[in-house]
Amino acid sequence: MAEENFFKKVHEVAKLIPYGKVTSYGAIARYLGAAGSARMVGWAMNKSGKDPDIPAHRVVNRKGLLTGKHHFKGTNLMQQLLESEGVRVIDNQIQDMETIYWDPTIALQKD
DNA sequence: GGAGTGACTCTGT
DNA sequence: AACAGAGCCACTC
Repeated sequence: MAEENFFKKVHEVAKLIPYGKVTSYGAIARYLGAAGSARMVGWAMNKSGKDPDIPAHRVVNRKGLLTGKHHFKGTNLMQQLLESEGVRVIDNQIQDMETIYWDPTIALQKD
């Protein structure tokens, strides 16, 4: 059966995040119809560790802060990955967050 | 089956 | 405007 778990959907959306772009947990959660489960999104990303295809480093909180960087293998691996994509990150916080912000609700909006 | 946890977000003061 | 507290839902023990 198709695992339509919430956690699975998060992975799909995360994979849809374009290069050099970032989004927030709430944006993904809301896109999935679980706006109140923003925490679950981040938690689902934790499981995404089994799926390297999921750019969890492109997912940050509403403030553009790399809250989940502590969960990465390296200490500042998440920041390095973002910077590697052209994202300006200082002190675990994205600078041009508004510019590189990618909202699935808008980008993946259905017609 | 109940209680606890969590990479968040919003609202109120 | 900044800080504090509650809410939220899905998953694990």
